[in-house]
Amino acid sequence: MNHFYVTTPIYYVNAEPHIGHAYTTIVSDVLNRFHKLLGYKTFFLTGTDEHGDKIVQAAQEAGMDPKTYADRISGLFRETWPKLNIGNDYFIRTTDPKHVRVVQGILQKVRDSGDIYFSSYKGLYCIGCERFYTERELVDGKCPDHDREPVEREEANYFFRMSKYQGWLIEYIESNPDFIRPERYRNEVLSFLREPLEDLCISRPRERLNWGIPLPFDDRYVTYVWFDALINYVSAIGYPDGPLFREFWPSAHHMIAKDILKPHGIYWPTMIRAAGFPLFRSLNVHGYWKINEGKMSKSKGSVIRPLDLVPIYGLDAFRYFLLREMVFGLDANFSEEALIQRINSDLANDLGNLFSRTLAMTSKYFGGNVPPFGSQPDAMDQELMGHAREAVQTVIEEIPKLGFHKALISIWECINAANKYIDHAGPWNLAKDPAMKGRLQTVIRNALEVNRTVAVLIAPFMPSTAEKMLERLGVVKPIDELRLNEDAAWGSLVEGVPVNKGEALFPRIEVKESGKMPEKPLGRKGEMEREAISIDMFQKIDIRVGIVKQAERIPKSTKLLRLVVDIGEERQVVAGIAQHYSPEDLTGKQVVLVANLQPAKLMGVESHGMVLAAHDGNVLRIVTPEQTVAPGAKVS
RNA sequence: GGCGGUGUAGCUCAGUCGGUCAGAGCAUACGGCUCAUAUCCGUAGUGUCCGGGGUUCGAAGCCCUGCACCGCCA
Repeated sequence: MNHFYVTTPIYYVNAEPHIGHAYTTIVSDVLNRFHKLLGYKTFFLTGTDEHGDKIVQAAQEAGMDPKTYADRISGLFRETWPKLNIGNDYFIRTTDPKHVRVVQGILQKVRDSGDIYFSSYKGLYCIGCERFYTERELVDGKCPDHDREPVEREEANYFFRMSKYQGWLIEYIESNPDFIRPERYRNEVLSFLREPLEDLCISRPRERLNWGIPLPFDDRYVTYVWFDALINYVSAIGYPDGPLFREFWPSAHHMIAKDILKPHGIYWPTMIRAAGFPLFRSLNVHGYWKINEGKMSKSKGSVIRPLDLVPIYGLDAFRYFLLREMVFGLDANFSEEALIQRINSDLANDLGNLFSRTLAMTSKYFGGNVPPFGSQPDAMDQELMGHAREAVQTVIEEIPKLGFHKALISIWECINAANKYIDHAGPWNLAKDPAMKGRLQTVIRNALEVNRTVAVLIAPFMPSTAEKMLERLGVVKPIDELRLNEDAAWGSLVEGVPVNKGEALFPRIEVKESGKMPEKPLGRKGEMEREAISIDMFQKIDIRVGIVKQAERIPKSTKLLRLVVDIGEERQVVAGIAQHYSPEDLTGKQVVLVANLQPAKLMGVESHGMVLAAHDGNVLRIVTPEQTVAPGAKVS
């Protein structure tokens, strides 16, 4: 049996999940589901990367210890994937004891073989970057990324003899064109390798960083985050001798975004080589999503995060958009307008309407049961089957080459052909002539068949739509058991089985004419324009009563207080009320809090909510319940 | 500073070895159908293929150069 192992990067827990994470993970999910459809035995891994300086810093700013902080953000990722219908088999964390043991095992092995050595050096170090800089790399004496002055630091550390493997790596990449793809990134790695490769510093002294995996041969040091993180791809599946490792590692495919090309294209292969096990099969690199803030999000007055659109427009529409719009490897644009455009034209008009009209006619002419083929296929029928075969073929060819958009284009060519077929065959005319009953049966049956083929083909991209379509077509197979060669084949529907039209698959999204939107004069003051909102919109705001547990001034800020509020759980909140309330006034007081506001950082302190207060000229008064209620009580 | 990429219809982009390659989808206009989510089908446009040179019988494609944007490296 063929195997397929796909990984996303393990996401660094210093930021919440965003569209970039979502894309990498969805693309991996599509590959995983596609290979299942081909009958492969698959394994799909994702997870979180939790060690390092930046996590310690982020945790401090949030007022937590690193583990608690990592638990929280890791939890956010873990909760996000089911919402995107991600079928990962495992979720690894670099704080898992099993992972820690594997990292230490590999370190020891590479140390024993002589590829890790101890050395001391002096340099300029930027805390933000967790790295040393040479003088010429600095801009005005400051770190180019963080705009702050690096500190001079002398350090003894352990180094991985990466340079030793440079020649080997160049040769491997050159003789394996599919190892790093698309080609532009392969070229990028090769061009980087034209310069001498330096050894990689793989340790950090404990006195400066304690949040990491201790070196097995020197516990004064912890492991550099990349050396730790990359190993997740094998620790998760039981390296060195677990059955999953033996079974799946030879078919490993890594999916990443272009920002982490170097660690994956250079560090990781050389680490594997030094540790003495075989390389993964391919490294697949995609581009960035550029967020275009169109009219819609601007007019609503707030920045819309793409993931917030998922519950509004539907998950499958979102998944379709991401895969249809981005050419794998290149950057792409994301906008709400473009998403709506795709939904209305591709999903509602083309696919949704095809499905709808097919089932409506099945119901109207055959009482809702799958008719038999009532006549020999003619040229028109043959042509339609040809389009379906073509789509199946293209999907099979393109998905392994990462041509997701091409696969979708070919499926949509088939959908368009099906709409044309129905128009040309004109079932509504055939139905008027009893002599044409056989032909009518064939036409409707063919229309049903093509819908089924399409449903199977879109299953990796839009699993729940595929499921819905198949169920309504009377196909009883669970989606994970579908097989392309059987279930996409023409004629596999069962005669006489009842079908069920159901609701529209993708309702059209009506957009207000942008010209009709009142132009808001920008930059004028004193506007009291207030848009009416629906009860639904109001109910999205989670307002809670809480009790202030702690309050303190934020250093160097005149307005801000840091509060810890108990709303059933403890929340750190930053409130701009220091000019009106002193910390002592507040502790023990009940306040009203918007609990589901996006977290924000104010003066370096993270705020998870907003305390409500009334302003009246120069007076500011916090809002409080008229009598004491339980912390966490909902306000509505 | 070095290396590389991109610049094609209003928008998003295809264009394999230089020879019907000036294209697709969306948007627009007109026509047809009525089973369907006012959907579908058909027809019609519009382009200094970033600017300027050059090679060639012939260039969007090759070479040189300029501009714009982007990436990697230093």
